[in-house]
Amino acid sequence: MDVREEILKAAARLYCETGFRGTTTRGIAREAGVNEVTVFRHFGSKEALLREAIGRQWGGGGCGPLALESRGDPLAELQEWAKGMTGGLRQMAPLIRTRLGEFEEHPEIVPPRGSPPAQAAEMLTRYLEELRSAGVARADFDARMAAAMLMAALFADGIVRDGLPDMFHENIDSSIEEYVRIFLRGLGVAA
Amino acid sequence: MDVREEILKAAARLYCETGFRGTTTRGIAREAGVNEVTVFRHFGSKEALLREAIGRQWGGGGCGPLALESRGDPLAELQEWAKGMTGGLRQMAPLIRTRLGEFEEHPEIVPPRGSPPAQAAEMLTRYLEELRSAGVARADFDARMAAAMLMAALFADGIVRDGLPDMFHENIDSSIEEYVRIFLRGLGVAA
DNA sequence: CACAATCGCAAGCGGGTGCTTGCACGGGGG
DNA sequence: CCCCCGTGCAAGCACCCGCTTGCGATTGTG
Repeated sequence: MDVREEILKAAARLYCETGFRGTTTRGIAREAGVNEVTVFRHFGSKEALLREAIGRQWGGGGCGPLALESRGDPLAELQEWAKGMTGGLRQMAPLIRTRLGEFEEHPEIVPPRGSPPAQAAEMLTRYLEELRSAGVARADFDARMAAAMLMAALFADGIVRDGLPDMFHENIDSSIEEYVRIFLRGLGVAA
Repeated sequence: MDVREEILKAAARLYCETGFRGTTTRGIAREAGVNEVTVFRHFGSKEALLREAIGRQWGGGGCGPLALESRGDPLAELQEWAKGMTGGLRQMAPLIRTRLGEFEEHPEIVPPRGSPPAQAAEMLTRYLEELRSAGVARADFDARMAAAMLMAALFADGIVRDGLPDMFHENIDSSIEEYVRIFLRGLGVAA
């Protein structure tokens, strides 16, 4: 495979495990099966390499196939959507956790706008507004706040669960279903 | 003030900003206004120092005064409780974010059991069970999952908000109130 | 006063870090 | 055939890391 690609993959992998400081150009080279000099010849500096390696799979690993369109059963379709979302989050959890601990120190690595969770929250907001204008949900809630609430719950479950296991029920799918059930009831959607 | 205390405070401060690898014994000494040798004379090693410095304020900064007892208005008292919880979380946010990014690499720094969020979730679980047995809430929800949901929403809002600002409504208190309102409605508590 | 404890200062040790330089090798295209 | 481009290899530079040692100054206590 392409040498450049191999270096990028190794860099992203190591960054998830050990963060910016812990990721070594020597380590990246070893992991990619490449001489350290080659790394610098391709990317110039460690920072430029990590910016490209992380930026690409920060934008790419989002909620691509997660469409959200009313098909009659809000509970079922939102539960399915939430499970997909949580699955995607859990897949990116190590990267997100590491980024979360370093975004103050290295804000330049990733574009702050339009991150996948924010896009998903926006999509969810529109969906909730559709539910409301269709008369399925009650009228007196803030769609953006409500969307943020469900997103926050899914986000924390997907990201924090590994670190605080005694806070969550061990069955992930059941938990997600219950979250969505409570959430939709809270918006006045009959269950 | 006590030299030992000054070193511990400096170590905790630096750890929040730069993590385990980024925190330097030279930096701690400079920040504490102390010679680097003194740091080692007091704590022996960097790891022992950080373990003590972080362990203490990991257990200490929790939800101490946050009692939760039914006084008639579940919405108001749970909103107040949630605001206090979020405030405490936001105060510890840098530490929590850093810990979250490193708990796989340095699990020894902090006792994994009985963390403040887990204690709060337990307290909330009991409160919800009281609401249910008092007939205020409906009967068909899992109290532990429900508690985890609200805790997760508060947790993510308090911890992630700074890193994903476009996902949340800018008014924190209004957001928390709306979260709790939706949540209690979801449990069948009349609002 | 004598003693012990605590601290600062200067220096250093072995090792790791990002990054550079010089040179040799191999294979593909003119 | 030759040349050039991408790569490997060995070495090194200046710096930072955790941690240690030796010694002198200060301070409080018997």
